[in-house]
Amino acid sequence: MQEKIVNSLKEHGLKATPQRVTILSSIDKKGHANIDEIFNDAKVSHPTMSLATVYKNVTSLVEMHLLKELALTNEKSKYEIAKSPHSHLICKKCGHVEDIMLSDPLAENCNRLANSNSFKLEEFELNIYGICKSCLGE
Amino acid sequence: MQEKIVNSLKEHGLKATPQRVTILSSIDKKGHANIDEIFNDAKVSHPTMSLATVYKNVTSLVEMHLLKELALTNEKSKYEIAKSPHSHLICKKCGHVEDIMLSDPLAENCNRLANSNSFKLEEFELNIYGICKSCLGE
DNA sequence: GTGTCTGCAAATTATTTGCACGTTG
DNA sequence: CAACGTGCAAATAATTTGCAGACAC
Repeated sequence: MQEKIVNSLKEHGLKATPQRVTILSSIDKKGHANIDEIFNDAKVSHPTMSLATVYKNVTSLVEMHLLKELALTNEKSKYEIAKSPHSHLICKKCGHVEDIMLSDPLAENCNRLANSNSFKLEEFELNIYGICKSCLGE
Repeated sequence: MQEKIVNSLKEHGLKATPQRVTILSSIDKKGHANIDEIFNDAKVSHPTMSLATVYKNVTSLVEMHLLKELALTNEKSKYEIAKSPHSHLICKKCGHVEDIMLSDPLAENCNRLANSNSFKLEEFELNIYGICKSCLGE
């Protein structure tokens, strides 16, 4: 698993330092995390990690398309491992973010929307805000 | 026009101060603006306006649902006058944000996505990133 | 008149930077 | 060993707060 991360870093032209591996595996485990969550998580396995290192690395990992930023209403951006397009269910109560697959018709719809406005679509994001299953159950 | 803004403020239980009217009409004219843009714009007609006042007011206007925050990837949040649901074309080159109507099938699609995940949808946002018409023409 | 709002300055929080040293490839 | 990355401390930027005076209603 670490192996995979190390390879991924190298493929993207970044050195595989323990700090980077820690950051990536933390995000991978959590699914989505903001800077503070990454930092606190990383400190457990790597106590000397500095916050500046987290900032610098998250920035370069985003630039190298290994991470993706998820800008959120009312809270700090979260980061996720870059993977195939999907959409998000964001719980307004607990803040949990859940990935969901989006349907082809929906993607098609977005393409049409962009086209009919002479806009060159590069990517789109669909974020659904509300209350998650587990918060509903309480 | 100012009249409308004044009424809107009062209806939402906020005092209609000149600062607030200025902030709202600036956003209304621009369509979408971030804190700095609002501040710089407001200073023209109201030179003594302080940045803290902009922050405080934008916060309360969002709380009172008169404004809506638009969280963006890679740039500061922009604010828009709250109005019926719509989606956004966001230009990665010039930063311009354009509102577009979303189709019923698309909204229906989102409802279904949420339902099938036992998620209580409150609202959703569809942001399309790419290059706008005018930047394409250059 | 009174409670809310403003402007200012100071406090806090968030992010970036410079640099000496350590590590990866 | 060369380039790149780290940790620390200091610098900047962004946002919030406290408070005294001003204004809306």
